[in-house]
Amino acid sequence: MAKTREHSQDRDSWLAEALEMLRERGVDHVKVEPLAERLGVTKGSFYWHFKNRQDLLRSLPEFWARTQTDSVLAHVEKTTGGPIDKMRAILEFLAREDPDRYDNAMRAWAQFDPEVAAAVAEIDDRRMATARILFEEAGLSPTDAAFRARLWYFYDVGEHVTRDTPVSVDERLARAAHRLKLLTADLV
Amino acid sequence: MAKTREHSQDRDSWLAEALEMLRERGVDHVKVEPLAERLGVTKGSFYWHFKNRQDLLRSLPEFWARTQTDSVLAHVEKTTGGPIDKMRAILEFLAREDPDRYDNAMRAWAQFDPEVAAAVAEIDDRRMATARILFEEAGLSPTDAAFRARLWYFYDVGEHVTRDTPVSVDERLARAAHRLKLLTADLV
DNA sequence: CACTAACCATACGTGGGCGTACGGTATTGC
DNA sequence: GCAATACCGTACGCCCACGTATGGTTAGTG
Repeated sequence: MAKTREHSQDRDSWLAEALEMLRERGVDHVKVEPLAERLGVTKGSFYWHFKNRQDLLRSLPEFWARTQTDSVLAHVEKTTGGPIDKMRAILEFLAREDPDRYDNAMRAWAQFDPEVAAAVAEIDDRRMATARILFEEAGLSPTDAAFRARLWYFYDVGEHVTRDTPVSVDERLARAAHRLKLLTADLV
Repeated sequence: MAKTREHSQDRDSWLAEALEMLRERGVDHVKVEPLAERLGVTKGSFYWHFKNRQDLLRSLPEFWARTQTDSVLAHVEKTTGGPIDKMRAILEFLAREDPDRYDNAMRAWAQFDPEVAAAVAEIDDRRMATARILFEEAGLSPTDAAFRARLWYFYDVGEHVTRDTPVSVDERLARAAHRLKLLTADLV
């Protein structure tokens, strides 16, 4: 059986290692030689798969979106019930998830690179859009739903971005319940 | 007149330039030789005022807190009225302020340095504490006030950290009013 | 069995940034 | 007026990482 891999797997393994390095130490530490050492190969491999370091960095946001985005959004699709039920499902999913994701690293990077900022902003918009739709389904006007979605989503961002000490799952679940109650108190 | 400067002004000018560089390009770009070029001096000056690069970096959070913290908190002190009036005062102050502060850069840095994370967390705690006290004064229980303060503050963080395209002052003021109304609707 | 393509190793030149050694100047205390 | 101190310039050696050149190895193909 001939393996017809259009996208080489090894290119992705470089990207995955780069994303990991990005999370651990930031953009300016995703350098090709340290990465090569981690992967147990040499630079020769890298410069086969990539034109140069810039090529790697410019491919990272797409890789991040491709591998990290669909988890939550796909989870919303297959939950049943009304909008508030779906919100609860999202919150509980996020509360149980590993909080140490790549979002923070991407935001940190986006601070200093407009292209990355655009990529992250697109993800933010997509996530807020789903929240906005749910609030509209729950009866809010488009304007109110849009703002409520911002308040909803920014809490997530704040939780992640200000976290220096880890928090237990139970605590996160309690906060999620509190948040849901407060943000949907006036809705059906 | 003998100038008895306990803290040399030139050390602060290095720190200020470092903070500026931190905001523009991130930690890994605050390097002594580029900084020296910006200041119009040479490394000789730097290694007089600082032991090494680490010394500079470890002094930065304190400098940031010293020069950036007291603006808002001092502003709250001298506003009169009830707790909700004070909240409104804070929101309008922040809405009018230059949104391009150093907070984002510090958060980005804090991602990869525990000491910096601790410094930023302390500032976060101080800001949330003032909000918590105001909510308590407005009649909430300690627990509810604490969570409400989180929701309050995280909106700020989200606004700053997700901003890639600038927003007008009027828009920010409108959002501030909306936020105040939503977060104090059930209070006196 | 030769030929090719995919993939990786090795070796090299280059540049930027760190830290040190040391020398120069200017201001201030005695 | 002289010496000490504060402050800055210059020059050097070092390391790390980039990118290139080139050669080696393996798997598939005719």
